[in-house]
Amino acid sequence: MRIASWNINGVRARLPVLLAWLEERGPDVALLQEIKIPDEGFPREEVERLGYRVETHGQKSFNGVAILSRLALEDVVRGLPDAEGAGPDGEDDAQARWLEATAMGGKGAVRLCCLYLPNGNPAPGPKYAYKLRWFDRLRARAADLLATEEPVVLGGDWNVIPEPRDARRPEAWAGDALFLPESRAAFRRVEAMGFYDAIRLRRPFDAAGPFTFWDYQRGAWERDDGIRIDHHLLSPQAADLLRDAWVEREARAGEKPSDHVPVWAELDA
DNA sequence: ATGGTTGACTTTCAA
Repeated sequence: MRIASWNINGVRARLPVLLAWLEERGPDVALLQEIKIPDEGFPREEVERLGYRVETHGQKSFNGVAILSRLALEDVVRGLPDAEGAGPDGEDDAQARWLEATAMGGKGAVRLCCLYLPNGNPAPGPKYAYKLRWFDRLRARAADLLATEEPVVLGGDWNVIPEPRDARRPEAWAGDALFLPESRAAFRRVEAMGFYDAIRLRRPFDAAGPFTFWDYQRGAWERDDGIRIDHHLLSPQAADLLRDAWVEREARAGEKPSDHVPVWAELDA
């Protein structure tokens, strides 16, 4: 099962690029973030025409996640299933950032969680507090999934630069919500639970990169001034099945690219 | 220090 995760920065703006990518690369499953559209606006028919099932958890203008799959999907859950999501202020429910489904592979099922973690800037402030609180909620859900002892993939835009080697210029990110010590610690806590960063399983000793995001500004791509913030975190049972993990860097060089590129994990499932 | 770019959607926010 080849699983790609990609922050497409707007499905409407990216539709020609997305459709061409699905045809050429043909992932079994695509976890998409920042679709920036309500469920009813998603270009479902164009994607289904290419042989993909479509599950979305969208909202108007911002955020929004989707799972596209050539494999059967079961047990779809929209939003983090927890108490705060149903809280009185409704704030957390209003942001569409989490979508789960089980993909039925030829050799076995994989629980897929497509996530778009809050950016958190400016930090400190209410947006950063929301990021850390959302991390707490993610960990609570991840603990329940871990207890199932099934293969689980937490894939998406984590908005965390885990280590200095995950940025071309780590010093430039020192005060940023993506690289603050609390953000990195929250990410490590998910790893400490027993989830494995797929890229680091395959490339444990790389001194720099691979990067998954280059800002549109300041010629970041031309200077390869990137960061790695899109990750597949694998439960132990998913890690046992890992065949390969890589970053599709060349997607940043095409016409009208997203500022993120797809990250891939191939499981023997 | 500033500014630079893109998307959604209108005058401005989010990233």
